[in-house]
Amino acid sequence: MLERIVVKWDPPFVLELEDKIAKRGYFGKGEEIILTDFSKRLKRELEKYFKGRPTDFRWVSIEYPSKFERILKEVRKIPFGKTVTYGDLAERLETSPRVVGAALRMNKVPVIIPCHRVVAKRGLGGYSYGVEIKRKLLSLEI
DNA sequence: TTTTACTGGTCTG
DNA sequence: CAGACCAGTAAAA
Repeated sequence: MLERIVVKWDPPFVLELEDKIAKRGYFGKGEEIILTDFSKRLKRELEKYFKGRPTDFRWVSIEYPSKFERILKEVRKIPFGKTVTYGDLAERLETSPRVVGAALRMNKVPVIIPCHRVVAKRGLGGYSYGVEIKRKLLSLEI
């Protein structure tokens, strides 16, 4: 059974889960469907996050895209308020910056996998959901 | 300062 | 299958 958490923000953040696994997230409208204590807890954490309080989502299990799991797991280690460059991650994982970008593009659960904390060496870098949202998420974490 | 090569996937025809 | 398209960067031109 699908559950959907909606957190008030501008734009609203929507996260869908199934059996305690985060499957998809996006920014926009959505009807809220919450059933389990697990998703209630997760919603409270998300509300805390969007108020700008330091929060950690490493306890949440995620359905990763087929490839790139290795890269996305590394991204999850980036703490609240800190940023890393595509190049740094590429070096650490022995791949190329383009590939890191490709991996982040496949991220289905923004915020839970904090891909907005990965920036270009000079400048902000891209963001699937729009760079304005990336900027806003980063400004939350100052 | 602009162009090129490198990279490893996904998406489309 | 082949070719186009990327959330980047260093090095050559």
